[in-house]
Amino acid sequence: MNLSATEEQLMNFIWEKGTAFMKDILETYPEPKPATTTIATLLKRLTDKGALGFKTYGNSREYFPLYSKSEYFSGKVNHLIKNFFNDSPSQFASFFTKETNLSKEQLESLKSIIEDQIKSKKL
Amino acid sequence: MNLSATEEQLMNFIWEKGTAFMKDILETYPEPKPATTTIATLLKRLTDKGALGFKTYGNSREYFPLYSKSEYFSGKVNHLIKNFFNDSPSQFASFFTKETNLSKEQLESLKSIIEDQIKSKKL
DNA sequence: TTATTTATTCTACATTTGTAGAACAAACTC
DNA sequence: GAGTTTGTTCTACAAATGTAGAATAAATAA
Repeated sequence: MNLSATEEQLMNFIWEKGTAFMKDILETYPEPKPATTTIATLLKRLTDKGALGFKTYGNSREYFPLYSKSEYFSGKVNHLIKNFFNDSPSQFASFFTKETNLSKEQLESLKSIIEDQIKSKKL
Repeated sequence: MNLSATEEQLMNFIWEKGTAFMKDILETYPEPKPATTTIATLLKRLTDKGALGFKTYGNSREYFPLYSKSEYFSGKVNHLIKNFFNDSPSQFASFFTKETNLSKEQLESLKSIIEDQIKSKKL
């Protein structure tokens, strides 16, 4: 469940797209594109560590995630809060809203998301 | 400005404490404690990469951070949002409030933090 | 059906990360 | 002042990471 920086980037593309072939992946990289074998290595490592599965079609494979982006980032954010924000989600939230320089509109929309969450807790 | 996992942990201690000597650092690690030289290596690497400074006292040094915890995590969170949450802080916030399982009280307190931020934007 | 393209595996190698021994010097203990 | 402790530098080494060549096999284009 732990990904390196380049693996994370590759996973993100597959998470967004749902499934992907080598071909699709290569397309997303800007020039100078990495060697095909570089991507192949990453895909193999991700498969070995249980992050990706695949379905074979002829000489190529359709890769798909074995866990979701939410599951992954949930772990990451929780780790962050636990280890660096005193195990306090509110402390983190407060830090976050200050540091990300949200516009008034974004803050308003965030406020209503939170109001919804509060409502759903009441049920 | 980029720290590895163990470096991050060490920095966090120094951020919390303000400044620290080797001695203080070693104390924080649970048994089995790492070798002194292990910590020394980390301190040297952090010094080399501009994360720590120090003041010499006899044979030892008082280390201090050259940038704050906020600065560091601000970078991290912004990177996270930019690369994995579609450059949308609200998207991230929404994800965050759902995934961290905040209590009603925490949500209420978060709401008031946001209301304060909204107010301060109005000025 | 032969040449070309595409995807995969295997091997390789430099860099970064995690961990620590050897050697040494300053400081503290008797 | 000799022995022990503490902190540093230098060296080392395994594992993880980023990157890719060589070889090969399947698919495709001419």
